[in-house]
Amino acid sequence: MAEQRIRVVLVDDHPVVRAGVRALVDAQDDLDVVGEAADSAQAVAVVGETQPDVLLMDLSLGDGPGGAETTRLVRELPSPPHVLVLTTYDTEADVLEAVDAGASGYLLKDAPPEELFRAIRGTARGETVLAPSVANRLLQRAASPTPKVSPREVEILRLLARGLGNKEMARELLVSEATVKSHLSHIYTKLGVDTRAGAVATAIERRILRP
Amino acid sequence: MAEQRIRVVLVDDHPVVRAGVRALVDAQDDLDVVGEAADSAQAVAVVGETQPDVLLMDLSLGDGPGGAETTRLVRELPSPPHVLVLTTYDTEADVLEAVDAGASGYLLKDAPPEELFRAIRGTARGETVLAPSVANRLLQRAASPTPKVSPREVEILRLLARGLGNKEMARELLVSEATVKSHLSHIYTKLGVDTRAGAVATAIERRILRP
DNA sequence: CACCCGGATAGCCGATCGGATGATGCCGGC
DNA sequence: GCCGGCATCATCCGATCGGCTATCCGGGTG
Repeated sequence: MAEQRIRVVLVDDHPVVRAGVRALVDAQDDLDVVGEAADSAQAVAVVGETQPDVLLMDLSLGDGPGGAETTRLVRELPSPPHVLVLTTYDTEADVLEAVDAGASGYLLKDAPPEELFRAIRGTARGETVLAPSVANRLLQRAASPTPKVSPREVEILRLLARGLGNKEMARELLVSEATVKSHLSHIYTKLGVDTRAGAVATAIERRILRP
Repeated sequence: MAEQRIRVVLVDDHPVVRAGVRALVDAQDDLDVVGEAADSAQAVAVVGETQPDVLLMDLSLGDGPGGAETTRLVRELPSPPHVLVLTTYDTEADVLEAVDAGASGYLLKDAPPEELFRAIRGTARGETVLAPSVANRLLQRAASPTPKVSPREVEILRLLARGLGNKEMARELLVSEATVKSHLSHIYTKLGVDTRAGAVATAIERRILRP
């Protein structure tokens, strides 16, 4: 044969998904699933043991560290595998976090198997592989840069979603009401809204807040 | 052998998940995957052709009708299969909608394979199978009944999430501002909040609004 | 050393919200 | 036929919000 077979490790907390990817990938002549992991710690261990070429990573891994954090950990290992994110959502925040953590590719789980195979092969060669919808999102946001909300502003948003008034937030955060209002003004500007309700909706949509 | 093998059809828009469930289920002696469908229309067609005992149903099927609606359609067929919902989320609204549509069971995708097999066998026998977390939720909500928001109130919530003021909503809905305020008051009462921001957050959490 | 940014603070003021109260019409179930 | 829920509208009023302007401080960055 022409090449070495590509060694793949799966990281996903859903047994069903692991079985599915394994069944599909193992049926390919040039691809080998050499390990599976259900959480972050297992992932690091399995990668160390099996030295795969590509790591297929789900972003939501249940309770512990998420896929992005796990990607970061794995990429810090000696001779790390390329990480191909395979997940359900293409939220801008998720994509950016994953890429920032060192992922080489981002695919969605509703991708047809053929696309998955192509992506694995590409990732193994060190290419960057993005799902079309993901690529679109990145371009969109590149044009209009994402306003980063500060940690303090996120705290405000959390209280906001709980329906607190400015006075109550001020008490909760041990600051003055004026400060809360100031933060809110900044949040409105950054999120492109001008009401509290709009801010909450946008924050949840942008995954700044979790429902 | 003792019994007829149980005929299973999979409905899921993710090829990966279908492959996974198929791999797992087909490996069981007494279970047979006799068909797959990626959307609602396919599901109805495949069920008609294959006459399965159990339908494994994902709730989110991409663009068209969702899993709940599909369940309803399938259950209206002659000699319909029992429907076992296999999905990622255990939101109260999702569970209730599915059960209301005629589902006999509700399992989460992170369930271990053994539990999935048991659930399929139970569902085939006509039993009701609920994931533990789902059962918990149902009990919780049974104690404190869910207030139903009316269609009109949902419209208000949608506009609210877009950050509109009462005056703007009134214009949008072709009613008076007083009416909007009235609706809002009812919404607050039903959702147990007293601010617009809180209403939006609660509505999204309760899946009344989609992010 | 300037400069900017995040965070905190203050006061002002018009617009808006939220609660209370009350009324009308329509529809569907008992 | 009555009652309840939904949808509509109205008025009043105090509380709150959102925009504006301006100041202060500490930590980076050039």
